[in-house]
Amino acid sequence: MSGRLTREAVLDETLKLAADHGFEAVSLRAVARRLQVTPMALYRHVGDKQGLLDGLVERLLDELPVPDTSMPWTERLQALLAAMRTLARRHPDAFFILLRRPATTPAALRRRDAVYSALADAGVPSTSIPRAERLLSTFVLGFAASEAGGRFTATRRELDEDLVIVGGMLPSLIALVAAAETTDDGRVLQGGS
Amino acid sequence: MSGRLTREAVLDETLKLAADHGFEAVSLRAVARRLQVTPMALYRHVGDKQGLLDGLVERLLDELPVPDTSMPWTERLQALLAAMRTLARRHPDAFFILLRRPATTPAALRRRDAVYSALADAGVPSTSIPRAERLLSTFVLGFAASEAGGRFTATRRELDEDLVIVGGMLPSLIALVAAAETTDDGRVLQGGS
DNA sequence: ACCTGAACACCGTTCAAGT
DNA sequence: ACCTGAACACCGTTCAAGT
Repeated sequence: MSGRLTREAVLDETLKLAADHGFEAVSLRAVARRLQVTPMALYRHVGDKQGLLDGLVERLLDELPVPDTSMPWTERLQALLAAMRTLARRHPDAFFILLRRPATTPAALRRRDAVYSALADAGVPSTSIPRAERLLSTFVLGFAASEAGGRFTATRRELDEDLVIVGGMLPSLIALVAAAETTDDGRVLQGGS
Repeated sequence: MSGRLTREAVLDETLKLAADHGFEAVSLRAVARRLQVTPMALYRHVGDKQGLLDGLVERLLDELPVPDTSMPWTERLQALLAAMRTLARRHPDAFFILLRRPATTPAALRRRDAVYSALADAGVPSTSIPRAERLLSTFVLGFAASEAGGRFTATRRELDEDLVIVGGMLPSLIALVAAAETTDDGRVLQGGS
């Protein structure tokens, strides 16, 4: 509010702007206007436009509950999935940024580690865990982005059911990935067609 | 080139611009400049900015080979997957648009129908086909967008292997979706956590 | 019907300058 | 170290006018 500008203050105001007028209204100039500061003042604190968006997404991920490790692994994964979907509804465009950036920020890593530990508890061999997480997060991000972006023509009820079905399939899916991995002898087929 | 402006000429030039300077260089003004025309002249032919992008994506989808129905269904699905991935490499940003728009254009519908018929040949009951296609395309678009957008930290080789594994899992996956559907008695669980 | 000209209300970013 | 002012090179879109 008063005194010196900080990275925190910039991201707080960015979050408010996104909540008020949506993600697409986020611009360096608009944030600067709300802070009563010149656009160039922001560069020192968040870098450039991409830095501002990264900071915003990091804040949103921080709001996601990370399920307690005392819960069964299936419930933990389903809780993470539900949390992502809630986020997708409130901030649809956040997922398009997540699809463009590797999980390197603290909040993203915490979330990924939660998936890793759930997969370990599910009995996935450690060598298969990164692959299983990659395939899982690809589906989850793709689903959230599709729903938020308006790609699906199905009803909300059908989409809810999609996730219930996928949730129920999780143990089988994970077993399939683990099995494929151990079967694989190192030769990689090229999808030549 | 000469004579009157047409929708085709506008999209041709847009495609060239995207090929030369990338998707993010596509703007109404830039396309108009190349056509030696005022920006406003484009509105009559492609609508607004979103219309221009939709037209561009439609053109790109049209380039994708649609596998012959004489091939086994597994190969057809894998061919579609490989084609999408090739597109992802040449035009990474196209997928972020596909994630935002329902498949309503002719080229998109042709591609979706190819998946439908492959799933039918796979023995998926007709009531389950839309769901199976939805889940499959969610994964495929999510994977292509993740790879193109730079989300993955895995090597190209590991990602190739991911798709080989998923390709090999297809029959089991499809069986799982079909089974879940018939088991379901209509009650939808809410992921309440 | 189809295209132009001028204008409006924005963008991100650089660079030199102030304190 | 931190912020400002002015400028550069862009955007999408509307509206009235020309042919």
